[in-house]
Amino acid sequence: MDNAGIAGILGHMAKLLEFRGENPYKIAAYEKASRSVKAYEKELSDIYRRGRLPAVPGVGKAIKDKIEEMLTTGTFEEYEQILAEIPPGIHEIMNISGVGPKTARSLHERLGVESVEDLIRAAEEHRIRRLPRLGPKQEERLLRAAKSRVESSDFRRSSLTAAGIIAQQIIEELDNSPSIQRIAIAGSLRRRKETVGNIDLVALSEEPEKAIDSFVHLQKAERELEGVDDLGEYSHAAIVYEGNIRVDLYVSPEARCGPLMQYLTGSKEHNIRLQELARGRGYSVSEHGLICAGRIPENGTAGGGAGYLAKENELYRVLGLGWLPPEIREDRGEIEAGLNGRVPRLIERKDIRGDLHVHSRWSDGRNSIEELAMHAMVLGYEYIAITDHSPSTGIANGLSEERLLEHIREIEDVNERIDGIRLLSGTECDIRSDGRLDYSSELLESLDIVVVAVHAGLEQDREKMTQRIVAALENEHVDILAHPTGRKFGKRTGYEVDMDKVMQTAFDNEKVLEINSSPSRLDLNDMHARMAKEMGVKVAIDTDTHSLAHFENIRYGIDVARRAWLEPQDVVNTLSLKDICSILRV
DNA sequence: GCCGTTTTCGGCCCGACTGTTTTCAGTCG
Repeated sequence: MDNAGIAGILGHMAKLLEFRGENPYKIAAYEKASRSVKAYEKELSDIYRRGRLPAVPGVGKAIKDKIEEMLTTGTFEEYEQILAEIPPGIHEIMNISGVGPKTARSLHERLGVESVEDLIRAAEEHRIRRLPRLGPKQEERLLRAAKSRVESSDFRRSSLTAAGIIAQQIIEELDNSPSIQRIAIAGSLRRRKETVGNIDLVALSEEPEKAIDSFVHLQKAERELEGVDDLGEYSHAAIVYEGNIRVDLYVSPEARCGPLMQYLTGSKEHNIRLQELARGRGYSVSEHGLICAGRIPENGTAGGGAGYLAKENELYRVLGLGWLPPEIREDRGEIEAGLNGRVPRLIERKDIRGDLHVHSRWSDGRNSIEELAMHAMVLGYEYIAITDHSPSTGIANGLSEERLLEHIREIEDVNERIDGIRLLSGTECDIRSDGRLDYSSELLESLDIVVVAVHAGLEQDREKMTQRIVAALENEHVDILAHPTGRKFGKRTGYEVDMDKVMQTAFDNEKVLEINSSPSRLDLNDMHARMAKEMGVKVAIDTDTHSLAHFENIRYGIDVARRAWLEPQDVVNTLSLKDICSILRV
């Protein structure tokens, strides 16, 4: 169990204690311990394996014992007891944005609400507005939040990150199977969609039965799904894998894997357009390949029968489309672009030259500025911006004006000591509820880069929120708007905001919008990022790093950018140090 | 439950924002 896992349980414990109305200082102690473990620079499990747990601030005798218990058993007794006492639906209710432990408790005690469905009923019957401190406005808000919660849980989709990790596990295990020559990811995971409903895999094998057998007996396969639709002569099986995710495996002989990969990669909309195009040219295209009245298409490679193409790219080439990267196969104009030879040269990891949103230990990051610099240098970056929090984000140890000045001095100091990378002094400055910023203009001017973001007051109405963000973007010192919609997976859909207006303001004032690469955010999303490109607004792909490992999240931001058709010139952190300094005027 | 140059008990404790209030409780990052 890693620090994040321990911190997660401690934090949940605090919530449960609060629900039960325990001593507030005890609750605060668990919260503090949770934050402290999360921010601790070394993995506690590593240290514990070698001996004793170190002294962690805010962790005393009692919680230390519980951490040891967690490291041994994965949980602790008191937590399990309290979990068992509280109805399971309560946890979900507390996850609804705007409902904390106190509200959940009041709903439970006074109205008998034990599930999200109960909550919806209570709201519809106007019983919630009669509770203390909850009026009609809150009731309406809770109803909306609860309903969106139910809708999103109908199709329990996995995050791209989780699905990617599982797919990798399965591939590694199946690679050892002698009956399988190669195995590849298809479906929405290959298109790098932000959530996926299932994982589609294609295995290359001349012994399909054996391949399927290895698949359904994977170590973490929970059960095989019966009665799944088959796909012509391709062998196919579906399983439920650990973590309740469906995985499909299709087996193909080498000669036909191209069309199968193409078909299974989709999207469905893309395939429909592709079929239309093929029909217009006298072909038909399906999972069996490109067929022209039973004969092999021109330039095609003959496979196991009439008209089979072994390779996916040949299929696209024969149709006159060139190569279409999987990320853009959504029927959002890629067919036309292919026909006109205007397929974008999508951004790649190697194009990224720096990261403009990084937190250090000065606020809520885990590492020192120097550690961040050294690590970024190893990644081959030319620059990173150190953007710690401003005072409004007090819980994240936001920097007072005095501390920000010291912060700037330390950055200068590290810049002088270390060659090979340039640190930009910055801030992730809060946009207050009225649109004013957390620091004075003089102070903002003394920074190399100003990233602004909304962290509190997320429930403002659309007009107010839009005005708030617009005001910030009109500030001459601001450079980048971070996580522009504020969404968090599994938590909230993002605040109400007029994106058209935000983007227009960004364009008019030459401001940059962020694609936040954190797997829990991915904000801007692909549609918004595409909209930015079309409106001529530049984008920064940043990681919002809070510990060294987070730098790697850049790949998820790049996935979003590629799905949005972004090319290197659309993204500011592909610029060289010299050019980025020139647009930042530093 | 944590902590201690006031050290084994008694104080501790983020600040902004909102909706509900008429001075504040609850939520959030």
